[in-house]
Amino acid sequence: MRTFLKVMKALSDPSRVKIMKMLQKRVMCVCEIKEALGMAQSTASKHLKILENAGLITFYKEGLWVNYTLADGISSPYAASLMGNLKHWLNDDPEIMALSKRLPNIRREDICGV
Amino acid sequence: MRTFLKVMKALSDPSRVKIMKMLQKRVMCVCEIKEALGMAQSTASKHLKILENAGLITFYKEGLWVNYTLADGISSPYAASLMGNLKHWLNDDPEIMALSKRLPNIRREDICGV
DNA sequence: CCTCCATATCGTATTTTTGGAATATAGTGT
DNA sequence: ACACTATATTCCAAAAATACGATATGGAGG
Repeated sequence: MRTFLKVMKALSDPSRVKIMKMLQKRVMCVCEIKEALGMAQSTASKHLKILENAGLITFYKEGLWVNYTLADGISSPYAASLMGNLKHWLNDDPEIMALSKRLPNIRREDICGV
Repeated sequence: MRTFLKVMKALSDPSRVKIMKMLQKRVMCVCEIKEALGMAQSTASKHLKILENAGLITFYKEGLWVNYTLADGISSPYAASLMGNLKHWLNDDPEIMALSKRLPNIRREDICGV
C-alpha cells in the first residue's frame, strides 16, 4: 500500500508529471529542469527526489552534473505500469506540447556557468 | 492534464484506495463505508465525492440510501486503466485483506436505523 | 405538514504539501 | 588548500488536503 501511494502521490503534481514527460524525451540535469519549469533549484531538486523515491526515475552523476533519467521500472508493478501508460498519455496536452517544443532549446551549456 | 491529476490525487489517499477495493467486491452505501473505515460520515461522503469526481465511481439512489459502485470506466483513459489495474493490485495487502474479511459483516441493516 | 433518517455541505482546526531563500555538500580546477 | 559550481538540504511561510462536528437537504412514512 505504501509503495502504491508513493507512486500515486508522485504523479499527483503537475510539475512532477511534466518532469516525467520531459525525461521521456531525454536525460536532463537539475538546472535544465529548473529552467524548463521556471522554478527554484531547490524546488526542482525536491520534486526529483520524490519521483526517485517512488521508483519512477534514477540518476547518474557526471562531474558536477546529476543526470536524471526514467527508471527501468522494475522497482514496483505500480511504477512500471504507470510509466508505461505515461508514455502515450498526455502527449496531446497543451502544456506538455509546449514544453516538448521548448525542450531542444533548453541546454545546460546555456544555463549553467560554462 | 487536469483529468489525469484528478485520478492520481483521488488514488493518493489510503482511505479512498480502500473504498475502491471494497467496491470491487460489492455495492455499498455511505454508512457502510463509514463503518468499514471507522470515519465520520461527513468524511466518508467527501472521499466518495472526490472519487466520483475523478470518474472512478458512480452511485444510484435507492430510497434514502445512496449506493456507490465502481464506474464503468468510460470517463477517461486514466480512470479506466487505473481501475483495471486496481483489480489485481493490493489484493495481498494486509490492510486490504483484513477489510475484505470484515466486509461480509458490515451490513447497512446493522448500522443504519432499521 | 411533521418527523425521521441517510446523506451532503459548511465551518473550522489540524496536518500535509509546496515553494523559495539561505545554507550545506561535494566534485572540479587552480 | 582555495575558489567555483551544480546539487542537496534546511528553514520557514503559504496553500492545500484531511477530519470532524454541526447544520442543511431530501426522500419516506405517519
